[in-house]
Amino acid sequence: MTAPARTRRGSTTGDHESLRLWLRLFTCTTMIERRVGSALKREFGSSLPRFDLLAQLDRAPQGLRMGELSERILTTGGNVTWLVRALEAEGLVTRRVAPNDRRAAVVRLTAAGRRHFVAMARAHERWIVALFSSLAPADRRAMHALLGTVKAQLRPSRISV
Amino acid sequence: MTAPARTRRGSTTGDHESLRLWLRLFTCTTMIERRVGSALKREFGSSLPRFDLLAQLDRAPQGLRMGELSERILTTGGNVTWLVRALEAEGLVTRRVAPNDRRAAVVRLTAAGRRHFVAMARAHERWIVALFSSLAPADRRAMHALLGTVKAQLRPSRISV
DNA sequence: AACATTTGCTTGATATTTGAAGCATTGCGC
DNA sequence: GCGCAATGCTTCAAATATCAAGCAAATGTT
Repeated sequence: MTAPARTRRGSTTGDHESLRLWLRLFTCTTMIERRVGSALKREFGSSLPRFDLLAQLDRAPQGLRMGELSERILTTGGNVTWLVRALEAEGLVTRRVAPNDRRAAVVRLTAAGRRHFVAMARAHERWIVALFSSLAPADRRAMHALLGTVKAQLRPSRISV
Repeated sequence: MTAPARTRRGSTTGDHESLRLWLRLFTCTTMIERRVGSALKREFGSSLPRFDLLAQLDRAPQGLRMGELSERILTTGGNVTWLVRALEAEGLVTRRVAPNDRRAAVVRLTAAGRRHFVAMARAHERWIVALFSSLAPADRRAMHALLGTVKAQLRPSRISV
């Protein structure tokens, strides 16, 4: 569209390309999030954050601590406390004090939680496959790889933003 | 990692690839969102939703209606009402009744709003460029194009999720 | 013109998320 | 063991988000 910006230091890289890329990344992700989130609510009375949390627990049969959960689902500790409390009230997870550290709490899926998760996961996979069906398999792999590069750059220490 | 799943209908496409792609897309976007969001707060006392709203108005000197805003920033009407009220209280935007339709409200940037946005936009661009600096320009364009395909699939009528 | 319908927005109740502050427990250096 | 800093969580207030009504103005009937 517009000519590439020329910065003070003379780099002619179209910096706006990064902006445009981010904008599109953000838009696509948000749209998918909303789509999947409202479907989870409609069909299962759940939500994406709940699903994500259960997914982490499903992968970790020994259970996870609050802190591990908050790292993995990219949210704050306070939020995990809140989420776990809600899921506990629904009978989907249990918490107990960690055997070796009385400060820590270990969260696990209950049998009901696992059933609920499995049902959601099936539907979730169908939706995601449909939403990405317009990409050829090779394109999906390519995009996965490119995002890998971006993700590597995002490691805490790499950049100061 | 795992062998490609074979579905009931015999398609051997690794469906999990779509899931993995979505997971990574979501992770990258969320990490960037948090990074940029907290930087906006730290440096400007603002937030990503506010910035996005101002960005839309910056592009539309004639102003935008509430409904247009909510479509563009992908959020609900109620939320836009809330955001605009906050920004109005901060003197960054104005609202007035649309000339031809007394139900509608047109929102515009004030001079202060524009200054504030421009300052943020500069910093924002720097951050984004840094975060995507690990991608070669050609890769950025490739990813932009691939996301374009995904986005096209997301048009309301195209899929039933 | 009277009617119902639709459209554009606001409201209010609730849900979720964040960030900072607080508490208890651990682990370290002495 | 003691004093302290670090760690693991929770709590609280504030910011942000959703959804379902509700209201008023426009539009489309007849």
